[in-house]
Amino acid sequence: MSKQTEILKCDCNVIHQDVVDLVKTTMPSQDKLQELSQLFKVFGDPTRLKILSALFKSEMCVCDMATLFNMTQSSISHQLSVLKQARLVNYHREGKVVYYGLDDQHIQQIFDQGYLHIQER
Amino acid sequence: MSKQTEILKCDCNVIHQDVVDLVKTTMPSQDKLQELSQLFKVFGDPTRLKILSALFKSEMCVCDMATLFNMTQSSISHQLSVLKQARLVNYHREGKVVYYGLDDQHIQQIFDQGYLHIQER
DNA sequence: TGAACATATGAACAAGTATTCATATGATAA
DNA sequence: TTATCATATGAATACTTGTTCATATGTTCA
Repeated sequence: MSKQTEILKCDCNVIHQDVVDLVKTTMPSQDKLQELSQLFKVFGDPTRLKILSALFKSEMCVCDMATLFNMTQSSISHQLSVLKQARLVNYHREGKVVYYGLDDQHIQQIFDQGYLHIQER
Repeated sequence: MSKQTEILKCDCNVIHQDVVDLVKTTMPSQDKLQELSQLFKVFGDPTRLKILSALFKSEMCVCDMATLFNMTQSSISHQLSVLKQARLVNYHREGKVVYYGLDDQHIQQIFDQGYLHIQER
């Protein structure tokens, strides 16, 4: 609790303490910001957007996507695993082929939280 | 136009040509995807979200933000320049102090495009 | 069982990025 | 003009990330 424990990185003087205090009261938690930025980060890659955009139209297997985007199967697969971890896509296997689709439930949840919005599908 | 010019990275066989063709007709352009992912990337960092979140509440100077987030002035300044380039924030100088705020006009534009949505302000 | 094929995955590498440090710029006031 | 202060910025660094290559896994079919 001593002054020593609180090492301020900011080397400048506070200009508006009232503003700082006001804003502090309504700041989202660090966890919330982390979670939210994590989600945005997933959307922050053209390949992943491409995949999501395609899956909005139709379920697809990895091979379909690799062909459509003219990318390696491996690269698509890696990105799908990112999307899988973010629970944006799900999949079901039929023999050798794995079909990916949007995880509608979780995506709906994201929209329900109010951060994203899409016009038509 | 020869076969040689079109080198396919995908080493697997197309499973569903009909699906590929269908999806191809409705894919956003590469430019659009690039632009959109670029925007998401800006939101994909907790510090930048923190700044934006704060500015939603009140205009602030760099020093205020550095204090509030307990970060170096330099780091805040660097991130502000990213937000500036994305036209998410604007600023006006009053003497030595630079005040940052949300670029409401451009943000409104982004919302108008239908990608993002916020509940209250 | 083993060959063939779709997909997954670990390691390596190149490219991108957030922060820090040092310093520059721009403004004020003495 | 010079000192001071708020902010900006370039270089360096540590870290993250997207793709590729090689290979593993899992399934089908002969």
